[in-house]
Amino acid sequence: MIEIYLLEALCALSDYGTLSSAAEHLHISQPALSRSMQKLEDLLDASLFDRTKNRITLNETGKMAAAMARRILESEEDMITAVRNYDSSLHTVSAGYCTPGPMMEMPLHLTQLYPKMKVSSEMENDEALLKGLRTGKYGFVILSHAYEDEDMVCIPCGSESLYFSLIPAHPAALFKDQGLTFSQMNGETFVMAGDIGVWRDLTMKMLPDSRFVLQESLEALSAVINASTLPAFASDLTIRLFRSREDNGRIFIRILDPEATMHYHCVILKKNQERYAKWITFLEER
Amino acid sequence: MIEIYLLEALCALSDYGTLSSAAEHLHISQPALSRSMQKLEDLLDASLFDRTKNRITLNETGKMAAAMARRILESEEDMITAVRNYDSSLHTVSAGYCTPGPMMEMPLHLTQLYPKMKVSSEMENDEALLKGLRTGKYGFVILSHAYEDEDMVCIPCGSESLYFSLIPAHPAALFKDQGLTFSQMNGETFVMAGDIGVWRDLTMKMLPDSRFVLQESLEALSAVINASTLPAFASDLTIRLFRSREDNGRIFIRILDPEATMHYHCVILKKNQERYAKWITFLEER
DNA sequence: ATCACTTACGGGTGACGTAAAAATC
DNA sequence: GATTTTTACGTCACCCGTAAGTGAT
Repeated sequence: MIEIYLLEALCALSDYGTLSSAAEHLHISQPALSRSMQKLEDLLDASLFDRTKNRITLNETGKMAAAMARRILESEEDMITAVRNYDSSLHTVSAGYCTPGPMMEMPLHLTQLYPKMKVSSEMENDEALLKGLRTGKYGFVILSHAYEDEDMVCIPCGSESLYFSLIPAHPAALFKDQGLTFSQMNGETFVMAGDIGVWRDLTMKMLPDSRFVLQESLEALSAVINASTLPAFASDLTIRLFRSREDNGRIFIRILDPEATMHYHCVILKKNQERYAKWITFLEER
Repeated sequence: MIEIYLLEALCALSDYGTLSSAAEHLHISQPALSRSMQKLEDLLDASLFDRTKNRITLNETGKMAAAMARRILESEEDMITAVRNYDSSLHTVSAGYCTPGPMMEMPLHLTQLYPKMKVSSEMENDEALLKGLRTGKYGFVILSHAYEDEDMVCIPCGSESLYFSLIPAHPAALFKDQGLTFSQMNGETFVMAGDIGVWRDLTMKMLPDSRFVLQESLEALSAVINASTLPAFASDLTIRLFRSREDNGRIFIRILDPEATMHYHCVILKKNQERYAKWITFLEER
């Protein structure tokens, strides 16, 4: 059989046009590549190139071979990632999240439910989450909406409601018991975490005239917020998880718009239902 | 990337169950295969096997990997044959035939139309002919019936009519001018060539009570026929091509059944129409 | 003169086979 | 004791890089 490195070399030549350039990109010497192409022709027992003394170009056969070689290389890449994902899925519960809230809360339960497995968490956009779910990168994903598909199960798994976090001196702090709407705060400048998943789109849309001071590090965020007088955000989830640490003077005012409540859904491939039975039960019972 | 020989080794192990047996079939030593499997696991960074001290079996990951590896190997096989076929199609006019008649006649014209190309001819059954046409093994095929397909063109290219070849003393020789039907000769024993393509099915069907003495070598056939008193077969085509050689006493009597006339069709992939333009014109004009 | 490809030559990686050990049946 | 796998070790194939040669721009 013909080894993969020869197919890679052929594809590189097809991509870069000359032996020298292709060899450079392959990190091998140019004579080595020249020999590889000769060897490939020899093994295939076919002429793949039009050769002049100082130029080599793919002929029709060569173009076809390169196209087929590329598909083979892609198949192998796919195989490698599939095998790696599958293997790691046996040792780790890997989840993808659309927001930080569930990503902070759920791993606590997962480590209890699956004490021998590693737990890995990642935040990504919808598209990447669903792709990762299909390729086996994620065991399940948490979306901010229901997702119906014949290969998947979709389980509602709680909600998260956004709050404004204000210093008591802020005028809007008077609304503590009534709640506020986005429009009432539109135009204010907020301190905000850099990576808050789909919350980002929501706040941008509902507070079109506001400015947002982004803080990349979640660890530093609460310190930054406490050191500032600017309004910020919290949620019932973060308030519950971090109350003791954050509760130094700020007041939390519920946002009344229905958009401010995110309804999470856990999506799992049906073929993995068995494996996550405990988790599914946990979500359904709580 | 992971080289092909490792995937082949994995598939062999999957096929034969033990390292020893797989190594034997791969024509390598068993320790070599053991090392290859360790290397594969290392490269994939995944566990593929359940190992006991003297037994190695594929685990779930390994089974999946083997299945995907097998598909990759098939892809590469496909690529190799496709490239070889394509390359040889540039140097040879390769045709597949359903009967010997056109296979004897057409190469004469092909060598004249394509003086610089090799001409290769093969007789096969319908299924193999169409498969070979699609995979590029054949540039065109000659079928005994029309074949309509969106990827192909189908050109009628003459007919061939079967004759009985009899010694003058045979009672049926009286029908020289009228012709005979299959049923009139049913039950006779015939001398026949071993490989006559679809004629075989036809004669078996139309002469269900006859016996056939098969002669494998076409070269020896006419000698055998002439040395025998048994009836045999000829066709307008073979009579025309070999009249001088065969015409020693035997008389040829046309078979009247419509089934005894084969209407040939030349089938070519549309994408190859250009390449066989001369041939197509030739067939249409004669 | 520079660039691009091929041929020639020597070197090192790594895949192989043989041998031996360990463990199971 | 026979079979199967793994480890150890020496060998050889083969792929690589450097250097040199040829022809084209």
